[in-house]
Amino acid sequence: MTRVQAGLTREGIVEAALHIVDGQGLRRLTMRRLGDALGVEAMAVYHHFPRGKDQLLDAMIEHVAAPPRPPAEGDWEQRLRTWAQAYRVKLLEHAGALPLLFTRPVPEAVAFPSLEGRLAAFTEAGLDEEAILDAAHALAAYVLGHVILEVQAEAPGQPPTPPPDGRHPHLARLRPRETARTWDGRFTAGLDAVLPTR
Amino acid sequence: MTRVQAGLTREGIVEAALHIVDGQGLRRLTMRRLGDALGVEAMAVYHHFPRGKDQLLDAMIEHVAAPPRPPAEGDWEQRLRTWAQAYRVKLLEHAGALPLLFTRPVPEAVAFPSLEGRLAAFTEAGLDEEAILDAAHALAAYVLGHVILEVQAEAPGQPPTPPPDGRHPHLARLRPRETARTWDGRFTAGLDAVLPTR
DNA sequence: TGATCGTACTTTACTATGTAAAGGCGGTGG
DNA sequence: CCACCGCCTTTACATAGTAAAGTACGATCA
Repeated sequence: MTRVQAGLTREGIVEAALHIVDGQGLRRLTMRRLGDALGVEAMAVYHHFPRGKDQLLDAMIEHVAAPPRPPAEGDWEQRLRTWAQAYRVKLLEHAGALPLLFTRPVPEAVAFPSLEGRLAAFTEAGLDEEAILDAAHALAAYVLGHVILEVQAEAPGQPPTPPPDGRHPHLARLRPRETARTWDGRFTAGLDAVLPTR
Repeated sequence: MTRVQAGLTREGIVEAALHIVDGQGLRRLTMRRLGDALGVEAMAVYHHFPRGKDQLLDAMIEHVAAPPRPPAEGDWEQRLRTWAQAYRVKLLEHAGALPLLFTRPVPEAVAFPSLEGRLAAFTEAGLDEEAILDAAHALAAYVLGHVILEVQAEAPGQPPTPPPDGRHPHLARLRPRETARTWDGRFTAGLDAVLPTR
């Protein structure tokens, strides 16, 4: 039996793991399944992630939720809008892995380059120091929260709800418009509110 | 052996489960541990949640993430601020259960009374129909996203990061102010941005 | 060339977990 | 007194993470 070096790498393992999560959900990401996907025994992964599955999940969230850097071109508002849209898209690419966001923080070192760019943009907007920090926080929170709502809505398993009746007049009035609204439209409209007015 | 009726109820089971999650984390919520906490065998839970752990988790998120109803008193802005603060506090009470937010939506029927109240407030603010929906979405997203950030920051295990250096001048300048900012202060400041200007 | 050794994997084995299936026990209505 | 039902227990099994020890391959050095 010629034993071939499988040539595992941390990156390759993380990508295979994300592929499983995307296709079958976090629940079904197991060391054995991951090994199978890589053509290797489960325990082989421990050579690259000695702390086991926990460390693997750390690496996954770092890959999935690392905020991108804002573009260098454009005025501050355009750069922030582009950043927000890019981060939203990136997060949605691996929606199945996002529960990890509540479990483990993205390492600061990974977030810093992105944050620096956002702070620069808000500085250009002419805000004072406190306002810069608050605006950056509001924007990041909005993007993350939007993604929660979009993921929830896109997921299956929402039991059909009886249409809002007389006890919920506002809801009843607005419901058709609400179901017609795209997630993209909602996201952009929310950005208008969250970004400082010029 | 006198076998005593344990008198389990769905509510009691959910509360015991949340108690375990609060104290030991989602990972350590197991059917056996839950049984022990209730003075019962693991399988007893299945009588009340026939679909098993999955159904239990559904019930937990419904309990933890059901948005409160805005107060009836006060002007629209005050009601929305109070609502946002209350929801934030409620979510943080069971931060350990929040990863479930990405897995399962809060049933619409549970969210409707709260949403109705928020829509009423935004209507009072004088927005047109589309703007009402967008503002409600932005507010909800902001609260949820803020909670992600607050939970992440409050959790242990953030590896100590070298202070930002010359490559991150804005970060370096703003860092002291950032670490001094309270989460409450940040949250409130973000609300100012997200709520429509009168 | 052959001995030595570290790296990258495999084997084996153990404990924990979710849950199907079937069993038992006490109370209730006939 | 008996049959039934609601609530819980017992038993059993497939699957999970992972510790510990084993094995093969290539590089390094004598």
